Amino acid sequence: MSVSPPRPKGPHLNALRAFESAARLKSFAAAAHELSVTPGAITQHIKALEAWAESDLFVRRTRGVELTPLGEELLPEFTAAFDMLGSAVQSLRTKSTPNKITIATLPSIAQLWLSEKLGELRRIAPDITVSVVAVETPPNLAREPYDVSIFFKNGQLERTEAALFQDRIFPVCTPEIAARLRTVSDLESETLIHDSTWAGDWGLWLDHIPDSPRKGKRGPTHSLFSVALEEACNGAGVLMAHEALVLAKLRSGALVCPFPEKVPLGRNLVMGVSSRFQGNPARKKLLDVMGARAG
Amino acid sequence: MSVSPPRPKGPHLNALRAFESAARLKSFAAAAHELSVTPGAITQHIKALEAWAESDLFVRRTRGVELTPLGEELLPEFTAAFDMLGSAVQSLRTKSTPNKITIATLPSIAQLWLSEKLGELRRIAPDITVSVVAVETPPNLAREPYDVSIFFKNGQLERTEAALFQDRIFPVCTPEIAARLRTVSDLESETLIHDSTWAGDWGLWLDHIPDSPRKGKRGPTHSLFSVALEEACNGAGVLMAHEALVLAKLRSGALVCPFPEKVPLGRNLVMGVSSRFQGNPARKKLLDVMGARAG
DNA sequence: CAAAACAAATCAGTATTCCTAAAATTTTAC
DNA sequence: GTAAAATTTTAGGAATACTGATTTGTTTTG
Repeated sequence: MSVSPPRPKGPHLNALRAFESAARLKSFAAAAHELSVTPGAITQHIKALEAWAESDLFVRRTRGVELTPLGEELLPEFTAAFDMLGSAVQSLRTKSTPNKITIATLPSIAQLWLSEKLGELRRIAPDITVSVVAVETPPNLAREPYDVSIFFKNGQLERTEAALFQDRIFPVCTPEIAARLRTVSDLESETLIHDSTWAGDWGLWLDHIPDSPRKGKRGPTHSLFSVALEEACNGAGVLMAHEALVLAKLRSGALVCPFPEKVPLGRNLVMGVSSRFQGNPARKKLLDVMGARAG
Repeated sequence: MSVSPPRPKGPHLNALRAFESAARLKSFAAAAHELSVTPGAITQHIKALEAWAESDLFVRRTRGVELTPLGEELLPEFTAAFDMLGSAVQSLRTKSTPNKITIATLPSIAQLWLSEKLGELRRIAPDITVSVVAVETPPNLAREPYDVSIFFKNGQLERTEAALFQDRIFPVCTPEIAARLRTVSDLESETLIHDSTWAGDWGLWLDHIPDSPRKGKRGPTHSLFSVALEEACNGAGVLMAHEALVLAKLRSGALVCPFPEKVPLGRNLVMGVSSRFQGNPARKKLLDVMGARAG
């Protein structure tokens, strides 16, 4: 009934994005991570949106949030819309800079596996510019501005994914240390180097060895695998390695495998390719260089 | 090749919206109007987006802008995405406050035609809250947070539109003035009241009258039709009126038509209903009250 | 049962983004 | 050659978005 409250504006786009992310992930914290902001920022966006709509979209529970029926009902529409928007942005990127490829991967993979492949790629396709972004978690390629992601993944591959390398773990050390390792039990008296990203790896490997020594976390833990690797090369102890990441060191002889047992973790190093990148002429070259086995 | 420029962010959502709007309307100025900002703001968003993409999206011509092939190619994707987003927002609004209706219309229509109907609606459906927003141009119901728009429109009606009233114009004045008007030529000695929104109305009407006096813009021009109408009621002169807007005054006898000629402008007062509002239970009541003839 | 861990809310302060206003630029129209 | 139309360019200011620290209420754990 009231006349002329000047042009009621819609809700802010960022608030809508925050809602979509939080609703899809069922968590403000996860949404915060996805959008690279703090959880407080998400809270505020959602609060603003709820105020605008004059309705609650989430039920706040202690162990996180839950969607209200209203929120539940709206989520698919918003997800579809932002998927489409993300795809449009990817399209913009691919079409405006077709020779530029951005790869998201773990820091360790970037340094220890990818850099070598990139040299190859540069030889084969010098016109392609590759940027590597080191991130801790696999990005959503439909939303974030990357063309390719390379992460370890178990389970079924999507149509846009290709397996690059089976993930197997085994101990590695310098030849000097290897010389005094006859049986697995000898590890009890050695320093075991750990990586915080794959904290359980020693346990997993030992589980596969009969008569294995009791698992105890002796030895240092590094947050960067490349540092742990460097330490191992310096003779600081025995490192539980992922095959893909130590190929170069084994080849050069800097490290050796003291035991023959290689434990497959049932997952692969997987390369995901943005759907927007499917038509890109550089795609095949990239797949070839990476040695993709499918996709 | 460079490692770790921390998480490249996508372009800002507002910039994308500015691009979509400007590209669709082929004009920065029009986009600025649609988004209720200044043209400078649009320029900046587009510039930022072009910088992000490292490509031009528009060719700047003197007489406005033109899309580059790249921009042309991308527009449909962005339009589809923002349509979907707009629709999701409408959905949020309708579902969270189903008894709240926001109507966008011209100030004059709001005051002179709508207010009466709203009284009726309040009697029939007291649970419905109606907000009226007076705007100068018809909103895009797929994007802006309105449920209903009421504007004059010529041409074909969409499926979501309904004609309410034929737009006819004719002079009106107080009975006192009418008494001294025998023929149309007598208007030459009268003050003609104009409305800036419909500046050509006197000309249009006179064109339909044989032997009409030469068109000359004698008399005051008001920017609000309601003011012009008030002036006419006060005996300030003869006003060229739109039928829908003077019904009440004619009924009360405050004004009369000195001449029988009513000129139809070939357009209607049209009510547009947001597609999101289609399932709303209040919709039918609203259509009934407004006296919709189709849709 | 207390302590630690979680997940989100709150709030003040700050950074960034967004926008405006006014003047400048550029080319077309009369 | 002056005016008009459309966009650009600034600088500065307003609005928005985000952070960091703290708080709350609960759940899990020791």
